[in-house]
Amino acid sequence: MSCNNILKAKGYRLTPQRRVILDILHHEGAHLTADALYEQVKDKVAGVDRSTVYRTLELLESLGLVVKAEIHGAHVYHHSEEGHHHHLKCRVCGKVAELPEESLEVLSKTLRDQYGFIADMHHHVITGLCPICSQAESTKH
Amino acid sequence: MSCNNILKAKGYRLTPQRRVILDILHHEGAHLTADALYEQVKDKVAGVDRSTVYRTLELLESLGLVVKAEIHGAHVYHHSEEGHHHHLKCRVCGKVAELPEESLEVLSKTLRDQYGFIADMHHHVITGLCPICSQAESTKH
DNA sequence: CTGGGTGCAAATGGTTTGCACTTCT
DNA sequence: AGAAGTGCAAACCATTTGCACCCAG
Repeated sequence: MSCNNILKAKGYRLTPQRRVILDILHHEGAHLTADALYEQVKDKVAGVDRSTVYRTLELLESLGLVVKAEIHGAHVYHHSEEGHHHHLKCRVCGKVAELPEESLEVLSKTLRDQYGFIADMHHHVITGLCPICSQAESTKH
Repeated sequence: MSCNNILKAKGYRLTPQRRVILDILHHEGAHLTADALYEQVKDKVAGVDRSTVYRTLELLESLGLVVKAEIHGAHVYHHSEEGHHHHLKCRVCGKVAELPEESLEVLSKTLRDQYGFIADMHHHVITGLCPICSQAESTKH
């Protein structure tokens, strides 16, 4: 079922603003900040307001159609149908590498078995040192 | 070496404000928000300003004496000598359980071996469903 | 036609900054 | 003495909210 239909099914209206926001989130592979999204929406719908973008994101998130995460200290959003994945963010150079979902499956199982905790294994951000920077770091002294 | 000495060694001054802030972070086991910390500092140093608290936290964090993390969408700080641990945060009831550092060691090793990535395995927050809520969730329908 | 959704403008809350004054060292 | 640190007030920035109008169903 498309997002549009999900919205309708739950009794929400499908306004031009929402259509455009969903559309952008669909086609934009990257993780957008609310502001970046607003900038794009502005070009397609004259006169949109930031508050509409925020309100829509909040709605979509509550419906599980959009995932909110934090990268670089900023909030980013992306469509939830994208393959789930995680990030390895380098504390030094700031580069972000992707990590397939499976990598955390062992952990997920451990938490479930030992603690009865069902972890949301979506879109984790793990900070640390990337290969390049860790090498630089260790040869420094 | 005590925090006080670390500050001095790096050429920073040891003011009453800083002394009190360090003291509170030392004795307070919990994770404090900047505001909660400010409230406590206020009682011991008349006329402190929030900005001083923020500036001090920034300094201490940059020296690695204090760790900043995000829980419940709020920024929290704690003294970095506390045993490293992680959190399991329930998305439904909001309760936070602690998780010993070792639990993530397998993951840490995997990342190092497969990606050459040295993860900062300090103070992670994993969101999901706690045993109680996950049970409630599954019996709901 | 009617209530959900929007734009607007103003408020919010947490954090940062410029500046003159104070205080460690 | 002199730079580092502070308090104060104002600025900031992302996000939220109240309200009157508007349009999707």
